[in-house]
Amino acid sequence: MNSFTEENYLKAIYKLSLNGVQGVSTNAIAYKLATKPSSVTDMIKKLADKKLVSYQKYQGVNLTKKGRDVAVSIIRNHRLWEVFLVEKLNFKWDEVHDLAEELEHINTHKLTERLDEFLDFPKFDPHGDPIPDKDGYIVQHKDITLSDLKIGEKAVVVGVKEHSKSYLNYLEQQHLVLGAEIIIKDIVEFDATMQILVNNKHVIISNQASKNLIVKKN
Amino acid sequence: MNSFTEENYLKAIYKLSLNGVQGVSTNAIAYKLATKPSSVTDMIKKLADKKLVSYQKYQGVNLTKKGRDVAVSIIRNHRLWEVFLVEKLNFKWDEVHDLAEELEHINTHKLTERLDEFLDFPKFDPHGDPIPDKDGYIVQHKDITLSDLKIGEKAVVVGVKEHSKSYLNYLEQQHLVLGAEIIIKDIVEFDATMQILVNNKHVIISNQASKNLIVKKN
DNA sequence: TTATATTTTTAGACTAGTCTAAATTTTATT
DNA sequence: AATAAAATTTAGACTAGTCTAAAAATATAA
Ligand SMILES: [Mn+2]
Ligand SMILES: [Mn+2]
Ligand SMILES: [Mn+2]
Ligand SMILES: [Mn+2]
Repeated sequence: MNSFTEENYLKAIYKLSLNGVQGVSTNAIAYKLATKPSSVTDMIKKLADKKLVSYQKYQGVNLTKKGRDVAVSIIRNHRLWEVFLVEKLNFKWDEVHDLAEELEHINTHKLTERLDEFLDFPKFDPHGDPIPDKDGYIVQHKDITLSDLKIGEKAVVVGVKEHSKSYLNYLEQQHLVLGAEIIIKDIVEFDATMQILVNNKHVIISNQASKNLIVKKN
Repeated sequence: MNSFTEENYLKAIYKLSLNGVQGVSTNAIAYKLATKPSSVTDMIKKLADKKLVSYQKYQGVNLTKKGRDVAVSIIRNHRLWEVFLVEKLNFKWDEVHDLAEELEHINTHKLTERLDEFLDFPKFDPHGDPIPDKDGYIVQHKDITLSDLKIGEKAVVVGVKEHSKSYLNYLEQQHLVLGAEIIIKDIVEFDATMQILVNNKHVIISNQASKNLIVKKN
């Protein structure tokens, strides 16, 4: 089968492909995995040998069907475990990512499907990210962020684009959890800082923060 | 921290120490881990450098306090995950060991304690093996096996000494699950084959099988 | 108690994954 | 189109863990 390392490369390539990029660059992968471009080149060659990616020197890399299937299945595991940790073991949404990074590699079909069933087939993880179904089908978020809204508009929080502990923790303190209802009261022209109502409470939020919060208009 | 490999060596040494052996041999470890004695020697040196074992050339190896703590905590994880898989995800007792071998290495204090709580602090795993408490305290089974019993004696199944899929599967077919009540009806003198009543059903069981079944007399 | 068998260790080689430094290719800029 | 800059690949080295074959130490037996 595939090593943890190979799986992490496939996942990284998958995520980098989502921005519609054709041919994921060596540097981008290296940055995402906090490794060096030369290491990435070595690994790409191995993945190409295993028919998990297609690759021509200097031209970037693309997942094959086989490679995409592996990546999506890892992501499915990751997000199901995050649901488990939050729903069943009472972890907070800013605590689960690192654990899920390890659990995701226990990639056994039966375990995944039993877990899915135990959790009652959740559609989204604790950060609002969609969980691929068992056939690998996955709905991608439309990325409307809080920063796209105008004064007077209303919306609901449905996800985050940034998953760092500090960001998630900050959001929770501002009551900006999944499902929170928002009304835009004012926007500072200079730096796009927003004054909003979150479940009827006044909150001030920077552009840095608002552009990473995914919302659904209503 | 420690690698998966190091943890597996510590666990193997721990288990081999349980038979009261003073100084676990290189060959025994190699056999248990299905590796070569020369590999074991290399690893022992590394574990000794990390103060996880004490070791003198040719004299066998012993766990230090530190090494024992790691081993017991891995075993605690392993057994808690086995309980989870059986109790919550409806796996059978012959299906969980290999998955637990992987899950046990996600050795994060908070996860272990939350899982323990979620499972309502179980004392034994699905094979009757005792689960160490959070301070590493562990009760060892007294090894009274079915094969120790005489005609007419009564007992209850409390565990197994052999964990192979085929053995566990066979036991289940003979209704010899944890808690099953046994009465010894007859013993063949030649090969110690037993004729027993299991929850009032007649069962014939070989010595090979009966000497791996841990029971409590009553 | 010397010879033989067994166990354990050492020496040297191999794979996976990583790194630095240097070479090559592609892209951007004059 | 020539040159500079950036991205990518190659070359060679390193670590963790493993192996085979040979040497050394210990245990067993004549
Ligand atoms: Mn995550
Ligand atoms: Mn998530
Ligand atoms: Mn087990
Ligand atoms: Mn068990």
